[in-house]
Amino acid sequence: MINAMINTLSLQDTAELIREALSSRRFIVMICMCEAQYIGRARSFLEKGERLIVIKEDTSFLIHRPTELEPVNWQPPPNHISISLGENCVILTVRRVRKPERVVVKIYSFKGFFSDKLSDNGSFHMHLSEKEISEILRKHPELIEDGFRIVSTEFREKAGIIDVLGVDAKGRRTIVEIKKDKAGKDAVKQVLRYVREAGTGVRAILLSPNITPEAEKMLRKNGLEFKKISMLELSRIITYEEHSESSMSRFLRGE
Amino acid sequence: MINAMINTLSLQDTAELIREALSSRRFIVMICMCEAQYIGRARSFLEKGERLIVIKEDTSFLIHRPTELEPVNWQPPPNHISISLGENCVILTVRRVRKPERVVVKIYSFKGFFSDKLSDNGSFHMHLSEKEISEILRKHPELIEDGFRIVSTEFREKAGIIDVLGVDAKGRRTIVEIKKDKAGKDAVKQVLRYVREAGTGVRAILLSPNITPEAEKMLRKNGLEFKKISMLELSRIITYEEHSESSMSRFLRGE
DNA sequence: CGTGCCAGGTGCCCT
DNA sequence: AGGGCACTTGGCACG
Repeated sequence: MINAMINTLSLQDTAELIREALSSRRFIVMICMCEAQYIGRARSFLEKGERLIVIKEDTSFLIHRPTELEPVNWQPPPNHISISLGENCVILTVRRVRKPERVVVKIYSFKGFFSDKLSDNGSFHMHLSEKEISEILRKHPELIEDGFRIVSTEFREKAGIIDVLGVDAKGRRTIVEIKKDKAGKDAVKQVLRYVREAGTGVRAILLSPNITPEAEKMLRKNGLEFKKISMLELSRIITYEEHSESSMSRFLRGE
Repeated sequence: MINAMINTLSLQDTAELIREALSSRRFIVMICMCEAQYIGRARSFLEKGERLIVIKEDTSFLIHRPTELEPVNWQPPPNHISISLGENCVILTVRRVRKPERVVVKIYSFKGFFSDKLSDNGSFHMHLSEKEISEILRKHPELIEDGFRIVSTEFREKAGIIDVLGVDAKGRRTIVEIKKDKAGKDAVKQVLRYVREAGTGVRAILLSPNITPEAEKMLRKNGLEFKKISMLELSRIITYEEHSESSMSRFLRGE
């Protein structure tokens, strides 16, 4: 599993170790001196240095430098990964299956090596994504406006996909666009596209926790409306409706 | 550095080990049973399971599951990271400095632990980015068209930033937009914005290795032009002009 | 800080 | 495959 002595192995044995980990689809972590080349949509070359290399159980591939959030090289799965021997190094070739892209890595020495099957059955829940917000609004249309009635969500129009389509208390057709972050000019443009296609007599509301000044100006100029929604309030609704004892609420209580 | 025996340590000692690695700004890799919660622009909760946790020297933070390219949780640097003790677990709290976001991780046991300073001075070179293409064109305007003369690149207009502004052989003002991948409708829209702002009598050329049928239709309808450029050809020009013996060319020759 | 735009963006869903 | 769009998008440059 963990092999701190990997540098005492011959290149052949090291290659065999990696090959075996790959064939049994284990999760592989290597901290090593390496150099890497990418050829695909663009080209890149990374000179020698110490990095973290990760090969996941589904062949996802990542090279991380000692700083910066983003990987310096990567390959989305599925990949075909092969091992060979070079001059004083093990050569890792990672080819994407669905696209003509490859990363070739030369590994010269190791500072750390790990390979094992990881058991991860825990589920992941994301809250307050735009999709979830629109689901909440579907259940609670009064949060948009009193007397609001939702006709459809994710409605496919030529101009794009309208988040929420409904009728207000006075019977006017209304388009609602949700933005979970601060709405910018692009959000307003998006709404404008829908309104122009929908024709006259259609209301449009941009629903978001905040809006930039420029975006609000553009919005007013075009007769659109803005309504602030509190994400905190929405999250309370979620919590309230989660009657079942979730592991999240246990976590929050510190159990 | 590598500690395969971390599970024999007490929680207090484990916490101290991590705390020390953090304070000396080492690169930390943990393969561990954990559960994680994110609160910020959205909220998420990740139930117990085995994952890879990475803390980089600049406090970049990542949690990776055994499959999928993208991390399940992350925090871009800079972060403030603190350690405390919970029930049967070590609690890691990662707070972003510039935004109100945090990830809280409860770690229950370890399968692997690594912490060390990594030495990575190798430089990284990316070729054929849009910027680099525009630089090549600046040196070789004949690749756009015979007799083409470039006036400016990255020109800031109200409608946006024009990649290349120039004059063709017949003296007409011409806008050139570069797309390094297949050009879609959005690329055409971008060019249209520039042309409409520039007024009449202005040519516009979309330069890209390929174009989608829909985008080409829209382009023709609006009197714009499309010119195919071969990325391979451009890459040959780069290679030719790199007279200095780069580590990339050595790599390519297999040395 | 907002605005624009690129990225080897990735991922998801739909036609 | 192509379109449309969200993403805790991240990242950069500029006013």
